[in-house]
Amino acid sequence: MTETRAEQKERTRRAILDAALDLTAETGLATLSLRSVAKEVGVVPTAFYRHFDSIDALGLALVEEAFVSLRAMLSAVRQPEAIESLVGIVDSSVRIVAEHVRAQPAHFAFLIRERVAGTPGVRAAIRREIELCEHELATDLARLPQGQALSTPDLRALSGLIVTLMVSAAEDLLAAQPSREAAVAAVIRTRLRMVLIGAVNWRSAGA
Amino acid sequence: MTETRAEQKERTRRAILDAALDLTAETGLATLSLRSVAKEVGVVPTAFYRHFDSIDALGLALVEEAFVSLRAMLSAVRQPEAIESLVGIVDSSVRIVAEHVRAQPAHFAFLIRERVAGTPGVRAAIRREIELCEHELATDLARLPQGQALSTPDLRALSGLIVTLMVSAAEDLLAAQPSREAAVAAVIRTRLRMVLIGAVNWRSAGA
DNA sequence: TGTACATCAGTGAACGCGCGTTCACTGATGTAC
DNA sequence: TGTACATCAGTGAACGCGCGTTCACTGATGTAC
Repeated sequence: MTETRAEQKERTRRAILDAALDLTAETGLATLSLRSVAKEVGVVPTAFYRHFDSIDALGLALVEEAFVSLRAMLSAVRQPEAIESLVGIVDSSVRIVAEHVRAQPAHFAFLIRERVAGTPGVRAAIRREIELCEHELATDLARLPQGQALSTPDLRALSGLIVTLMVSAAEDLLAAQPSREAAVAAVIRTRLRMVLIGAVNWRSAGA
Repeated sequence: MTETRAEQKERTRRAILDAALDLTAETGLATLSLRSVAKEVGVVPTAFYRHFDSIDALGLALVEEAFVSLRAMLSAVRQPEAIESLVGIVDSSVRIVAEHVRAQPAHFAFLIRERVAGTPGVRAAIRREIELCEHELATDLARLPQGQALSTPDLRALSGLIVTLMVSAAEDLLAAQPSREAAVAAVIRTRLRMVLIGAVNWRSAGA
């Protein structure tokens, strides 16, 4: 055993975070108890306080971890190489979302659930992050040739619509059995294409 | 006092349902406790059992009550008189949704929250009901002249998209300050119009 | 390398609290005559 | 209308349980010399 004390401590911290994410998947962050986490990890309840100040602090740590996965996905979707044609954008975006959701299902399930079920603080943090996604998407859309025809409020309406659609897409992918995943992805692509066809045929008032 | 015993009992039952809906708004059905409901109503905890078998039975009763509001809204949206032109459909639908959400905010907030945060049974019941909405919408769309051009799977994709959009619309309306409600409704109308423009310009494969 | 001391992750007992549920009860309302 | 009895919504005491948090502790790991 060459593990240092610091490494051992970090391992327990990780085990606490993983156990919490696991337990949270069943009934939500609101019903997560310190004692159930400790039991799952295999330590005595009081050991928890060596790693987190309170159960709320653990919740915030989970939020931050989930955000890392969310930002990684967003950044992958925004890679410029993906933006060639509208059809290309749709296909690559849906593929990337599906891949990230499959890679970190617990993180995305956590965000989707706690966005509506979390404490006010957690809810607000997740909504802020999703709004950030909408804003960045609006910026990207404004740069596209097709985006020029849309007024700023219409661009915001569109980016909000697309983000809503992708959140529900993540939800559908999480709920789908593995064998149905391709079919679910196809439905999502259809929806996203319909929205984009609506957007390119859109005439903003006064434009 | 001319109130019969049965009327008095019904009053308490209503008070329990109202208190539960109220308390649930803050932290969700999962953390609702029998004792907090009894305290809010002003009866002793054990009196609860004169009205419901368990706290789960109360949860199901709340789900059923919220469904009544949801079905009333859906039925209002589907009134044939509203279906004249596409723009007319959008405007009247958004207006009707806004009115119903404003009339029963607690019911719609409950459904939106418990759809993802509820126990598996509650979640499944709400998802089933929303799927029913999607199915009925798909039927309505198929009857429209513009609906003829879409294949059955594409019609389903579209109706799911519209329902998702309207659920998020209800969410936005609930979160909006009263003074911002008209602006939020305008954004929703834009989104719904974009989707419908996308749908009427859609060419189903093989169609 | 060996020793003496410091650090600190994890332990275990204890606390007060709110929980759901049980049970025997009370007393106002309702009913049969 | 008056009386005797039945019903049953709500009471109050009690239970065992899991909760978050406190505190003094143990003993392995780490460090200074």
